[in-house]
Amino acid sequence: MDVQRKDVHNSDTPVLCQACESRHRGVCGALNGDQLLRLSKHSTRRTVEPGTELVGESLQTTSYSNIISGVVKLSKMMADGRQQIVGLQFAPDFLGRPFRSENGVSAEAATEVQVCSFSKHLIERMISEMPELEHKLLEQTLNELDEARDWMLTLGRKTAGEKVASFVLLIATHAFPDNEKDSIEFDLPMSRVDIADFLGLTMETVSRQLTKLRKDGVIHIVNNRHVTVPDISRLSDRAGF
Amino acid sequence: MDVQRKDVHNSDTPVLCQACESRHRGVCGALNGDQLLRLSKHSTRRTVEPGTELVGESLQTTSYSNIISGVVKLSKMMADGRQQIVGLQFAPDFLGRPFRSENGVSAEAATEVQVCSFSKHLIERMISEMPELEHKLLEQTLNELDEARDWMLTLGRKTAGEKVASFVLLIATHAFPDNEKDSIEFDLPMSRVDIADFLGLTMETVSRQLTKLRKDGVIHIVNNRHVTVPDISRLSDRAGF
DNA sequence: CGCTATGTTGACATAGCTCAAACACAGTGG
DNA sequence: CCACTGTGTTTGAGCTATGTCAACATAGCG
Repeated sequence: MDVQRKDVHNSDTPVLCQACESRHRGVCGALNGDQLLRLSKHSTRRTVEPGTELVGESLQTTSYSNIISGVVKLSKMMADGRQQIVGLQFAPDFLGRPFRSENGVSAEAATEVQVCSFSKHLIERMISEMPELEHKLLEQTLNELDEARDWMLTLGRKTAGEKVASFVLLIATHAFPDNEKDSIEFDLPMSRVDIADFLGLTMETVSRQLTKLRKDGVIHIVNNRHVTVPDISRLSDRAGF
Repeated sequence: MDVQRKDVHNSDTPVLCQACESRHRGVCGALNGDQLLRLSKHSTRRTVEPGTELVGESLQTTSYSNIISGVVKLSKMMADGRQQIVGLQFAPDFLGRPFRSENGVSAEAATEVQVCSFSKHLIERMISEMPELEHKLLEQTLNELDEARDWMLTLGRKTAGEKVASFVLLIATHAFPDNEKDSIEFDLPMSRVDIADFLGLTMETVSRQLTKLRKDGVIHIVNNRHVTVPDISRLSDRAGF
């Protein structure tokens, strides 16, 4: 567990939070120095390997987390093993289903992930005391809902080619939210199987569509995971926009 | 526009709200008599025909609504006309995307719908003043997110047969949330084309799967729209649970 | 009672799935 | 240093669920 310290003045930012993205863009942005301190006293920061389960589908959870870095995949599974990834979360997203013990999805680290976790109780009390915190949470939830609905269009109505292009585009824009250049370079945060589970396809179809994008010069596949996109707008066209 | 009246005592429930489901289960449940009165002074209630567009996909909206009765479908469309219904809303759901002028989906009455609308400004001010209201909104948004993710599993991983069964089950459980009996009877709130757009299928496939369910005795189709389900658990099995 | 909407059914086409084999590469031990 | 194994990925050859297109049936409505 991390050590917390505070400065001479009571209300300064705890060291743990100083370099944290959530401090500004995440839910913690709603907190002042004292509140941050209170929360950080009961926070633990940890780094987990890809594949680590952070939240179980029907498991009771007693803690929530902020994602500090890395990518978390949220997925659902059917009794016979069919799986669907229903969302990806990036820093500085809040992880967990407030006001309900079961969350209905399981959360697994897709890449190496750093999280900052705190007790469910504490957060829920702070939420009830601090409207700004609840407001931040509502904003994030609304954004996730928008994203979920965008993805429903992808799942229900796009072709395999459009789906794969949409996925690459999603990662590209999330990796570099405010990219100015046309060209861009990044790592795909997950395996072909995961991509298939996100797109409602099979691994083989994903692979074929990726090589199609490569052969058509829309992307370069450097190293299975590593990809460059010379012209985002061409990719965007392929995604069905 | 409806007439507002108040009783002798200032803080009684406005007549407009007295018989309203949202008063209790919806967002208005967070309001006391005075607050309700303030809101209801700027509310209008109206009934619209099936097919009426309530919110445009990229249209700026200046009002929010509560659904009093009926079913509203939320949909997205691609440039070439492909359409996906991304959610259904029932009474007493809140309709509209807070904190953003564009909402990214269009909302259309599936059945005859009664809504109670109020100005965006007023609601947003009331939200900022009243944490309970925001809390209600957060709870509804979280529920919608859960439902959206359930549906993503349906869209991405279920077969046509399972999709259609899932849809019938969804309507059955929403029409009678606390049904005790095995058997149940109701109207489908939308056409085959709409069902197809909700399930990511074609009209023809929906039709075929419905007749399959009928021939297998899982449902009875009385009148195209009107359906009876003799044994919910059999339907549930077909939906992939 | 006929007209138009909407829904059903059939015959055929095809996108994406399945199964199987080859490949690529990183790590491991000899 | 090189074979050996394991994991992930690509590619190929059929197969099947679902889409497409077109004819027909039915329901609702003037």
